[in-house]
Amino acid sequence: MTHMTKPKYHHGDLRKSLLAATIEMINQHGVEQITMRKLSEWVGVSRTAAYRHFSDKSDLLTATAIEGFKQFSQELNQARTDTSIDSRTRFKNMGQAYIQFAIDNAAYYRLMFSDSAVQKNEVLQQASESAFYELVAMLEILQNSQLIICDDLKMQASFIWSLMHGLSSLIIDNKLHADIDVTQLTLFLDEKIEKSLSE
Amino acid sequence: MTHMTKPKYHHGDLRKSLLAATIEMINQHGVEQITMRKLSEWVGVSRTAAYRHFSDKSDLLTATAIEGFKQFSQELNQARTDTSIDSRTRFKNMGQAYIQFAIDNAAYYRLMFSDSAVQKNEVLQQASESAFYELVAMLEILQNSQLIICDDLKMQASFIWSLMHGLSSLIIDNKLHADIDVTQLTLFLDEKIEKSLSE
DNA sequence: ATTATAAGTAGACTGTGTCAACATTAAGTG
DNA sequence: CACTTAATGTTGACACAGTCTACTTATAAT
Repeated sequence: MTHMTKPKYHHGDLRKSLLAATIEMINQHGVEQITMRKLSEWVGVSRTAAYRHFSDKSDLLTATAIEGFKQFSQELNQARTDTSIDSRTRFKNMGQAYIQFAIDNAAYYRLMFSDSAVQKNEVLQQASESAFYELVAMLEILQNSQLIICDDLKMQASFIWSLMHGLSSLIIDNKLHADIDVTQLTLFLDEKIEKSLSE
Repeated sequence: MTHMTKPKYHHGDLRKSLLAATIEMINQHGVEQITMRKLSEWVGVSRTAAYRHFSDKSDLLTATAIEGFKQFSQELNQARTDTSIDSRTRFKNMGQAYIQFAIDNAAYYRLMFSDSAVQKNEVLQQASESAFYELVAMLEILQNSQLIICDDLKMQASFIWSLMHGLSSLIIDNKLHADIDVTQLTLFLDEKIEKSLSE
């Protein structure tokens, strides 16, 4: 007789599975296609099982957004801390990583930066700020190596953050002018940032 | 006997009323609170009446977004074409008008720039681009007065557009670092733009 | 005046979030 | 280890939403 893992009453780690399924489904079909029932079915559990782990749908989405910021921070961190590369290049790579993450995870990225789909949440706030701090940390490195000079790092970081978030959002939401070549624009913005840092 | 306008079977201009109600409700409670049924009730009409004017909910939201870009363009245009003011100041005022619109109409602004709540639509694309062209036109004015020099206006405009959209989005979605003072940041960005134009 | 068409209504169906009551299992305690 | 308890999962039920169909009423066109 073949060995069949009989369906267990308890799932094992339903919370984690639900988060994974949400990310999968969100990137595949967008956040508005997500339903608690489809999610449960996907994971192989009854329609209300999720409510043992999340108080409601928006709680689940909030947790997903937090998870998103963790992954996002990690990508940025990876680009920032690859010491085999000089720091100026790492900085550029961070920009590249930012855009790439947004493009590869458009719906996910939207959820992370949305305010309406998600609950006010201290942890989310922190997760978002820790992504931001990756940028601040990078600027600190550049400043310590005297590659840039600026008196207010957070301000400078907010400038770059705004620019990156704006660009990414316009790209994934298809709001750039049709004539604009994205690659070219990215290079153009790189220059702008470069210049804004060198004085 | 008091003059009472008896409820007419035909509404008059239901399409326009529905759009107005949508804008009202969206700004009051956010786009996810919008339902066809509440909207109909608000306007005083039966629950399926809207379907004589919009093929479905997403069609209504698309039309609302288009209306939003019209209003938005108009605000920008107004700032741009007030000839009692020198052009450099008008340029700054446009920036101010941009942010202000986003803040005053947060949910509306989100809908306009969202891609998922809305249908692929040529008219929407045009409406969005005509807002963008307000900025391009402003840059043209500055260039013609030799107040700025740049070889690719659309590129330059896309830079500013990204920055403004990023900033606005971060503000209304509450994703700026807590320490950051918005007014101060706005001024900081103004300087950055200024500098990026003067060479 | 008659007819065709646009605009609005009511009923019904499917899908959805989520509560309450119940079932099963794992964890903790003597 | 037996027993209790808390954690986890299930089913049924309800209210609300989008929207199709068939029907009604008013307006426009001939």
